[in-house]
Amino acid sequence: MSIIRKTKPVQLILKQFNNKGDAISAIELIDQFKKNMDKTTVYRILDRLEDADILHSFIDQDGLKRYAKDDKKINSNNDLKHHPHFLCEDCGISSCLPVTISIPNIPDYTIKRAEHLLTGICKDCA
Amino acid sequence: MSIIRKTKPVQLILKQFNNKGDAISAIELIDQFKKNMDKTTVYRILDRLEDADILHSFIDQDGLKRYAKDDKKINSNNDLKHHPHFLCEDCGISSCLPVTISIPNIPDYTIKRAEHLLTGICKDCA
DNA sequence: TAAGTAATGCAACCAAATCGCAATAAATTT
DNA sequence: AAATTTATTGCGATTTGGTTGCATTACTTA
Repeated sequence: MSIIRKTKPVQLILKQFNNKGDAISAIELIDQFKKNMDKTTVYRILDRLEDADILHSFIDQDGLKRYAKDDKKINSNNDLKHHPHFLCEDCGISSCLPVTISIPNIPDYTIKRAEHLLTGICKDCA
Repeated sequence: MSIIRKTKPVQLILKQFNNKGDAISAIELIDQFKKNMDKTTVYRILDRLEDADILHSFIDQDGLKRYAKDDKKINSNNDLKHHPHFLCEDCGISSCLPVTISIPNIPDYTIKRAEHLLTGICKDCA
């Protein structure tokens, strides 16, 4: 694994994830930073940050990959408990919910990863 | 809601879903039936079958929409219990798992839909 | 079997994402 | 601090999954 260089584009994107705790898609970042960097750069930075476990990603209801800061504390116990991602139908905001979901044990299947995507209305839009 | 006509393309696709209980993506069907029908036809048939609640869909780890026969019995109780979809890393097969997952109640959020995607190794590949 | 309308095929189009490659800029070494 | 190494960037071209408009075809039902 290679070191991630602290280039200007990388810093800009990292700052973005520190500011808002929500999950951000590549296109949102591309749009936001169209003055500052190329779209390929955005994609590649996100890839690297995910590789380095600084971000984690999930696929939202539209099939778009969304990234968020990896808080780490969630995957700590090796038990199959995971936190769901939430996507508001109304305002489109998405976030990591601070609850855990347990998966029943399923015979004959080895579960390595789990993604839970909840869709509905967030508190601000209710 | 309009009636779905039993055209040859529709029958071919329906047979496919009856044969394998797995979740199939549009590209798989397009490839399989490239001699028999146009890709737009595949997309439109899938749309219609989903509208008619004959199929249901979810987005897989690659952002691809996958369709499966709607067994109906699962969503019956209006309670927030859902069944997860499983995707095998090895053979790529995907299926609906016959277990239910409960979602803890989350204050201030109205959950309308939930998608659970489990990734791992299926029994045949173990 | 004729009329009405749903469904198909085709070509053009679109958006998200990827690739190759030359140019640039961090980090390291001397 | 300059030189070297190597990660990173920008740009253009390309790929891929999916959509749209429209003329044509083929179910259905009366």
